[in-house]
Amino acid sequence: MSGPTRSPARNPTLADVAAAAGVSLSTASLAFSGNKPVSEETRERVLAAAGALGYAGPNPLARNLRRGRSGVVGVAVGRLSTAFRDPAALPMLDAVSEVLDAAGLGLLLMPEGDEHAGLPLDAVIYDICGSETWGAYDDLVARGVPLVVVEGPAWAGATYVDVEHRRGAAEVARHLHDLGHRRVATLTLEASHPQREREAGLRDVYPDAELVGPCASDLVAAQRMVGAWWDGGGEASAVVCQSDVQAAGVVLEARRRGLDVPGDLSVAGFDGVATPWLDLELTTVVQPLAEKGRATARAALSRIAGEPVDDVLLPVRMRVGGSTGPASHAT
Amino acid sequence: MSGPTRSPARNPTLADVAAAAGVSLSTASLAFSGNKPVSEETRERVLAAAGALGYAGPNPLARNLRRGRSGVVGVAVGRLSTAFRDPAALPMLDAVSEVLDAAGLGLLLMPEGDEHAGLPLDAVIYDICGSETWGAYDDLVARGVPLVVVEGPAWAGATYVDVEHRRGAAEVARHLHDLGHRRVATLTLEASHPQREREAGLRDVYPDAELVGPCASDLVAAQRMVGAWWDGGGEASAVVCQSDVQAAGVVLEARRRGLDVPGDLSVAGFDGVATPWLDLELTTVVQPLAEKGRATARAALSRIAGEPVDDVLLPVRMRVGGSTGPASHAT
DNA sequence: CGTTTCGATCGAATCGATTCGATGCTATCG
DNA sequence: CGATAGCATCGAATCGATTCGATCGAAACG
Repeated sequence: MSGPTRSPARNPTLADVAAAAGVSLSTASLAFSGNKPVSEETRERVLAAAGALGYAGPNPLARNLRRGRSGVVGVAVGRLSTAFRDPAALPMLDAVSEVLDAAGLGLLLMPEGDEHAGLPLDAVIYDICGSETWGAYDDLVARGVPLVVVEGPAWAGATYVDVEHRRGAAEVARHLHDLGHRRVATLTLEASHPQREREAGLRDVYPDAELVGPCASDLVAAQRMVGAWWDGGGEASAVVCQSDVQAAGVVLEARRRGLDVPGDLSVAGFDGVATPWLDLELTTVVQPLAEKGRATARAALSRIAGEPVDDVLLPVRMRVGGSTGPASHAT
Repeated sequence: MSGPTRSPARNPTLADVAAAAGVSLSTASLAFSGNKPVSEETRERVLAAAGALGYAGPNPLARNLRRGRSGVVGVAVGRLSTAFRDPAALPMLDAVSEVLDAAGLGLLLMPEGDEHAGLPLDAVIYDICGSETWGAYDDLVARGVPLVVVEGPAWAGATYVDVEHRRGAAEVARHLHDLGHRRVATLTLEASHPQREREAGLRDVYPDAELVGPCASDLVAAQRMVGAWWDGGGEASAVVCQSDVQAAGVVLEARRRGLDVPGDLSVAGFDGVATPWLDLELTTVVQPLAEKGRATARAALSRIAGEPVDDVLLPVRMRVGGSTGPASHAT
């Protein structure tokens, strides 16, 4: 026995395996990757040696450096608890994850605030509708990391996935107008691209729609906001919200005040998510959430592959539920 | 001008920057990392050269190979839409993310099913209470990737973070017993470590507690399950649930059938999450969700650092809300 | 029987940094 | 004034693979 060249503490490398199997480093690599034919006998010898040495396969870090890819796509969301509290975010992210998985890519969550510089990302998906500035943007551009923006601000070099916010909002507005509503108020989101588009859609029909106020897509926040508005003398026969969660909050607050929905008040939402704890199906604009996620992930994949990618605009569909009805003459 | 050595298409490397700045590769590296002192003048020359060449800083892939770290921690959750629909999951994951971010680590979501082999992970957090087998486990062990298991199955080599399920469940049971309840039924989760523990706690007080059935932590599923049980002649003065979402489902279904909570029926939950759409505060077992997340992330960090790590057992606290009351004589 | 082809294997270059040890140089000390 | 630090810089080794081009022997070809 000659003295061992390798410290036994160190993890075995492909070179160790190759040596143990009596083949060259390149052949051992081929035996694992299968990128070129290797005789059956050699492959078995290599795998046997690997097993004996406790070698678990090629080191991903080294592979990544060689390939120039990390196999990871970053997804910028807001603060996690905020981002995922919105039930509309889940089906979307779920679909993203599904498509990425199928392509063998991982999904890295990038909470707001952290710049995440120093992590090797093959592409980044920006899905924070709220914020329109982003510290990491310049760095990504400098590094040439493909960026896919979902319903977001216009940034140079990014691919866009968007939804027909304006058409959807206008359709709901028209529906309310057809029901005779003349005095309409709207609960908005923070200033953002979707908000601007939706408000434009609403004002296509109701140029004078009153503003209840900007509000997170949160049940309690919406309740408070509309409550305060009513307390302040606000009046409307219909309230148009920018999410179903907001709409549910308005319904709950209306009932708390003895108003019947839709008898005394019509309420419309946005997104088309399930609200099983509400005994009412909301009138809303149904977004193709899963398709949005898929389109987003596919765009990222194409950009990674270096293919040209078109921006995507997804259609919406109004769903008339039980939360809107004819305007009563009283209001 | 001598012919360029480098193809202009290629991204600049640190070597290019060093050459342009007229310093050695190692000095250029030091100028960026600051791991050793570099004269102010040299640093500026290097940074200027980097700017001129459009060099965005050291390639993370190369850095990672050198350090032997990827800077990414995997978090195994179930299917995303399922995992995050449970409101108890969010504060936990949020805290994990916060601690990892502070340490400069990224968080990679590992949905069930995908083995995610080939991704370089510095550690993995396993937070799927439902499933007790995991295809990726052997591979992680073989690679020596630290594993932190949250309320999960016992696996060799893993660090555990758990919660006093049994004590919490027993405390709720005792509370109900004190209120005079003698006929208690329980809605369970799928077979899992927390479920077994909690059921043991319940049976410490009510050995004969009746089983409504196993059920996902989902409002509608719980409603259906308990509804079917009542339809089948099930009777109880109190229903103990394994999550607040389940409990809310039971409350809703009870009311739908004209039962008053807590007048006719007491309902207890678990987790201690907010249910703002319920006009009732649930009696429940409050878990320190954020602390659970922090402890989990800290354990992962310590394991990555190679430090010895103790398992963690987190305390719970019963919160008596308006969903439980004295047993009525009728039932 | 000489030559071309093909499959298996190998050696060496490469991916893009970090870091150890050595070197030269200028202050500090006795 | 000579020895000793101490700082800035550099060259070379290293992390652990993948892959291009070359080599070699055997089979297929004219």
